[in-house]
Amino acid sequence: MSSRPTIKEVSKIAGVSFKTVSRVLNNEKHVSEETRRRVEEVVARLNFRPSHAARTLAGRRSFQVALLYDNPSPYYVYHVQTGAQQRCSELGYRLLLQPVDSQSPDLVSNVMALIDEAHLDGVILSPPVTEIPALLDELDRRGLPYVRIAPGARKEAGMAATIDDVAAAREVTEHLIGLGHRAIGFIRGLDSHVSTWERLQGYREALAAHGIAFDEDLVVAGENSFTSGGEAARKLLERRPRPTAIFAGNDDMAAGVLAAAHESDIDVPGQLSIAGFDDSDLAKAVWPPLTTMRQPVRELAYAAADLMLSPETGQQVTLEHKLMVRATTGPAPR
Amino acid sequence: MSSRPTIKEVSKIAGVSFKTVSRVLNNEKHVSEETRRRVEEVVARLNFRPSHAARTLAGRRSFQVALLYDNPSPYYVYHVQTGAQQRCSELGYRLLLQPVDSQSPDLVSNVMALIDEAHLDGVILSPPVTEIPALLDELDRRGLPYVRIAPGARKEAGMAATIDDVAAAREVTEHLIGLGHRAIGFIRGLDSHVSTWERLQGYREALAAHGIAFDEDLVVAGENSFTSGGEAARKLLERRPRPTAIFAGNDDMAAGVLAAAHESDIDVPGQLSIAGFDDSDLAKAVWPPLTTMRQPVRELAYAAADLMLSPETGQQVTLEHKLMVRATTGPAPR
DNA sequence: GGCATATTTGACAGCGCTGGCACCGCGCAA
DNA sequence: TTGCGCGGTGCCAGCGCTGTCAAATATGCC
Repeated sequence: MSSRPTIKEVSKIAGVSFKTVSRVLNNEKHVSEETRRRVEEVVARLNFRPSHAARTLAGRRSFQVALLYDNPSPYYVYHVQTGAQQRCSELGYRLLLQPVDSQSPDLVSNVMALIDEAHLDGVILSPPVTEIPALLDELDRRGLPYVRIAPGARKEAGMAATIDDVAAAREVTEHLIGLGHRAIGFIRGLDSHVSTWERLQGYREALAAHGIAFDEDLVVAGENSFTSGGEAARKLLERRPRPTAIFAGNDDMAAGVLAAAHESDIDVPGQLSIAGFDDSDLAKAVWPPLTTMRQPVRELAYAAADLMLSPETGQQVTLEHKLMVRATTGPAPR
Repeated sequence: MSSRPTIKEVSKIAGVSFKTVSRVLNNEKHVSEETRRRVEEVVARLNFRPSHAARTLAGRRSFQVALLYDNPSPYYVYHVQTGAQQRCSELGYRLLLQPVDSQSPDLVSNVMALIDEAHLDGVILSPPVTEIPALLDELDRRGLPYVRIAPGARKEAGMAATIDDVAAAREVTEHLIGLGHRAIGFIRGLDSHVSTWERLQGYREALAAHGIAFDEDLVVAGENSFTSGGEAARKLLERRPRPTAIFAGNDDMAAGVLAAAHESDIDVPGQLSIAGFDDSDLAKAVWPPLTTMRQPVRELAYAAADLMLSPETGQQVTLEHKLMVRATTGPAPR
């Protein structure tokens, strides 16, 4: 058993008190350069790793934060995780990845249990966990720091990293308008996601700005899934005159639209242009590759972690979106 | 501040020693039913949550295990996480989700650091972290329990949850042969994944079993990505006579093949059949929906966690794969 | 040189639990 | 009756660190 040298052994070998070793490990000041070097050398040689549990128990901070998510999209979850984890580990924090059930009545108490058990220093909320007032209130009440990624409600309050969904959706729509499309279908996402309504608003603003009347019949509800995208598309494609373009609220639904078009032998983009939203991995894996709005999920999560953990950074950050024009959009027919 | 009732307050209110409360929390025997009930009632009322850090520090177990992964596929990672996390939380363990860099020379020491810092009770390895001899050796040396998900090397040793990759690939190939295909291209995955070679072997066995000569020119290397699948497909489609079917080592590459076929106006499955492997989310999002071999990733991870944490379960488990016949495979042309 | 102030170090308590052991009281065999 | 086993309980040490405070030493300034 080579295992677990303790801080006391280190201090004995280095010839200092174990409190001094603790100072070195925590990068505190008031340690002479020489002592620091000596201790670090011993630490490295013995391969000493301080017990996280002991630090947590003894100190006031645990260096642990949790990322809460409840999102069915592997793509989204993966990138949120990656971004947050990177910033946390850069700053010496451990990130607990916690899937939760945002519909559950026990959500708040489950999260509080986690906070207590793990002595969390803060939490990162990703949509749709960002939209649960009871949770936000309880977090505020306990004074626990938290950041939200792309929050819909209470935007102004607290720390958050966002994109401008309205502007992004406006740009997508304007791209379509610029290609000559006038009858543009829109497939909404889940009602419970605030972004759904913001994207719809962006779509309407673009129409209005270009003098195109808003037609309620061209807006269909979807559920953010591939299947629901296909169903919504079939409804839209029955309309006469048929829309020449469809803007879906996310890429999964856009892929569904694309499949529906293939099924009906409608040429994309010759007879129908399709645009998505997210720029998920899917966008490049379908054929033709999907025109979509890139949402920097990884970077949002990175920025969120940064906001919460490095005090200098401000309270809010808005990141840039970017239209990825690929091959599913083209000039409107005739 | 309502926060953090401690075990002492609970014991005071319940009128027992705090050691007895600890016994109740840990479900130890030698506590009378009545006492247990009383304590549980107080625990619930105060909303008491034992400090994980303190338990870890005082006891010999931390009730923490880690899942190590280094896989570029969001789909795979998501499902591995979900399966492992579910079983862990059912059994009262916390699961740390740890991305690692399996190429890094520091991998072993990084993992050992994690083990020491977090006092891990065990680790779950997913491919390709399963294939690093130095890591397995060090784990063995320290006597730390670990399970592997779909290991390639040293299959017999230790705990593992697997599928039979050879048989699965054989079945895919036989499906194609059954449809009349004789010239079947095969796109290999990454050289470093053992499953790559097992799938190739299954492909060869099926050919042999049906008296079809193995043609080396029909096997092309890919890199498990969409792009590499497209490139490999273009090579295969140059061959004369052109293969009438392509079996790709995973779904991403199969999607690449499909895109390449669309690009060249090759009808799928009329002129070319395509099969993948994994049944990832992608398989249903492309058009036409992909015929593929379903690999129960979630269930594998669930079983792996179970093997490690519930002692009754054995050492090894093999789960069933299942061919998902969808729309990219059809009868061989003429 | 003397005194105030800053830097560097150590002693010690205690974070909230678990493990080990002693203890109490009871029933049952001897 | 004594003795023993055993279910039920409490006492205490101590896990490996951090926070606090005080002591020792160095530095600056008139």
